[in-house]
Amino acid sequence: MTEPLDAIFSALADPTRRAILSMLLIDDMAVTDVAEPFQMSLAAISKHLGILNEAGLITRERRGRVIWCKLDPDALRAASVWMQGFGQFEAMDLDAFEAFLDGSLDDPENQSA
Amino acid sequence: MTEPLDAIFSALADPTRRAILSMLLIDDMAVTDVAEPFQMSLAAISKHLGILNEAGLITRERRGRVIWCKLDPDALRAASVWMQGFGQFEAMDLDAFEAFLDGSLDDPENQSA
DNA sequence: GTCATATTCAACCATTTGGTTGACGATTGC
DNA sequence: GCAATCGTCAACCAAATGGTTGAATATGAC
Repeated sequence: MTEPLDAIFSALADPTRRAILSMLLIDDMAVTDVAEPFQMSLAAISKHLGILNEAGLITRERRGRVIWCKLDPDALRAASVWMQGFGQFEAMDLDAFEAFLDGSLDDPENQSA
Repeated sequence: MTEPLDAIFSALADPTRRAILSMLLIDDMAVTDVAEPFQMSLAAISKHLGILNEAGLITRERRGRVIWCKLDPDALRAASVWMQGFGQFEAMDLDAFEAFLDGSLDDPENQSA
């Protein structure tokens, strides 16, 4: 799996990893806290975080005993760019997407992080 | 792999399959012609096409002896929208975003050409 | 009907994936 | 120093993945 896109899409293919990304979208988290909602071992989550890190989707930083995980949007953008080669097909959804965004950003509840 | 996004991202994770999609972006193709540039058996390409079809990324239509493969924009659009949520709109409400995704995928109104 | 073409199916194989458990290293608190 | 906490590593396992080959199916051409 030498190509970056291989690693990125392969990382995104797992629902646990997508859920982790969703959690990190809200805020940075320690590994233990990332693992908490999942019904699998900490070691398994640690492996998932390693895969996300290898794909460039997250970064990890040690502070004391705790390793903080942080979303890195760059890799996702790379995958997005690849998909823009198919742009003629995704254009029609942008109106709905932007309408959704307008509503979502108007709500002060959503201004977190 | 019940979730649509699982199948879509998993399908996109393979470079052969991404190359096939790029070829189909230019024009519809017969299975034999899809296989021609690759150094693997026709059966292997047939499997790849089956995976792309299962993910909803392509459709296949038999005309006579030949099965024509055609790009299907819907699945790619779903994945693209999911990714754009992370790459560009990190501050928005996640629940609303997922609700939007569900709606946009289920609602036939949004499947317009 | 017979033969060639287009595609899939079935069985098989090696490698990868996603999980487990238990041991280990690093750090903090008492 | 000692015990508890945080996270990874190593070994293992079952299942999935990506490829192969050879047989089977379906259609078209003669």
